[in-house]
Amino acid sequence: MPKYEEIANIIRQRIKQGRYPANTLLPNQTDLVQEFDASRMTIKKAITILTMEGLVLSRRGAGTKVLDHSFWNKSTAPADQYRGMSRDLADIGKTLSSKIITFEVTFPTPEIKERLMLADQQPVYKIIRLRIIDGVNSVLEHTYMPVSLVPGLTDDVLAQSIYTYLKENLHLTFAGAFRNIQADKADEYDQQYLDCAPTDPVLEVEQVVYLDNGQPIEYSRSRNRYDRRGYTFLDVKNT
Amino acid sequence: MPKYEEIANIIRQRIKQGRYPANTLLPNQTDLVQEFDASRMTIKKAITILTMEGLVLSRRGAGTKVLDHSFWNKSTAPADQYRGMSRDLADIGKTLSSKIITFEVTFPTPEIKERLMLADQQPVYKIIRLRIIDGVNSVLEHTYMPVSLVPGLTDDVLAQSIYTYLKENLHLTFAGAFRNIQADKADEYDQQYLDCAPTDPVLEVEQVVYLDNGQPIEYSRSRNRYDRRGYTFLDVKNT
DNA sequence: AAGTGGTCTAGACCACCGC
DNA sequence: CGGTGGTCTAGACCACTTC
Repeated sequence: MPKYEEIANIIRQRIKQGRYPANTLLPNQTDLVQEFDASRMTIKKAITILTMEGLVLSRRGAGTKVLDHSFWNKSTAPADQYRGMSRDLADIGKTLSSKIITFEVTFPTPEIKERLMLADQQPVYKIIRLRIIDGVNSVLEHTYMPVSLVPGLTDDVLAQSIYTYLKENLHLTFAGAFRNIQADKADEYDQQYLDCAPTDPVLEVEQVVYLDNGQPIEYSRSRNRYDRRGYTFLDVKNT
Repeated sequence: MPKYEEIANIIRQRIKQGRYPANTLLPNQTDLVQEFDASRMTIKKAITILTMEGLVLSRRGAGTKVLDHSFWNKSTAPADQYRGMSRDLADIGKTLSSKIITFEVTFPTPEIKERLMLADQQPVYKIIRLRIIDGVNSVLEHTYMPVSLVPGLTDDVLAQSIYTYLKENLHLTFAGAFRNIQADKADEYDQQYLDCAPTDPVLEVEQVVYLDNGQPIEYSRSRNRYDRRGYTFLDVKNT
């Protein structure tokens, strides 16, 4: 782990423990340079990480202020494809279980082939999972993954966390994801599995997840019961 | 403008012009160091910007690849509170007009007071605007802003772009925004102004926008007709 | 083994905020 | 005005991919 990440972790911990209280200033960067025996560029990089997380805010000439983020900390956990839904939910004390509706190998439609950047004739997994949060049917996930990239996928893996398997067993790392969020009417599938009325809205999160070599590994549509899941995130400017 | 931003702009332009075609490698960093007469740290910072925009992908040992992002370029423009909706839409050739439904000064509810981090007795603007995209009623915006931070707000400003006014007339700069997205049923207000049926879903984007000193300047709920607007963005890992 | 990007340094200059 | 963070450099070492 790079030095700037370690430093960021230490400072983050101090903020959460209250050693650096909200609405006070962090020690200035030259002091941090001394404490951590690092160059100022490295300290700056650590602070940039915390800035991106919404924990602090730096202003030229005025220091780096610890922000009070308690108000949005209470609400929904931010969705994060790199950790998997189960860990996100565990953070806020909720439990997740899964029910496999469909698990098969098929050939992709032209649309899915394009999104996964596949050559002809490459098979994909088609997976439909019902995600049950605290005992309530909440999300219906339609997922497509190239078979060639994900060997050895089994029911057991699907019942737990796919992403844990990708990371820990296949040692894959991710570059990022492209997402589109929209509202939709509940279709018959949603009504059947999410226990919702024909007039209930659904929040659909469509995403393509990329490996660190640029190859898409997943195309999915997650249909969320409107009263069970929202999508929460921070959009920080610049660096 | 910092040097690394200028370099990023030049490289971005070359990518868009096809001088660095998709799926080829960028010149390596030491070559770029020579061309732009900069240090490697500066070149790296420029490339990081492009990485965050999803234009390129760097891998240790393998170079920096130009990505083919044409497939999501065609879809909805990513929402960006810093430019304002009018410019986002102009990018993809759509027109925006606004109709003011409500414009008044009032005292905030406890919830809004908390989100805007206001002391007691501070008045806020309450603004409701209907946003009309290509002639179709598409978004109903409920916006609250502290009066003290936004002097001189008028009907004329509201009819155009609030954010242009904040930036160019009041010279305010922004730190970022916190957002929550969810689906909801159309309420009577939505039905009246968005011309939608009682059974139509609505996509609600709730946001708090912060100034660069950490003070919230806007709390808003944007209710989007489900068939008119989605929310699209890139989530890139790390630096 | 050669070439690539990732990290890190020690020091410098500057823009900005607040007293 | 002093103190702060933002930028930039020249060079170094290392981890990784590719051949």
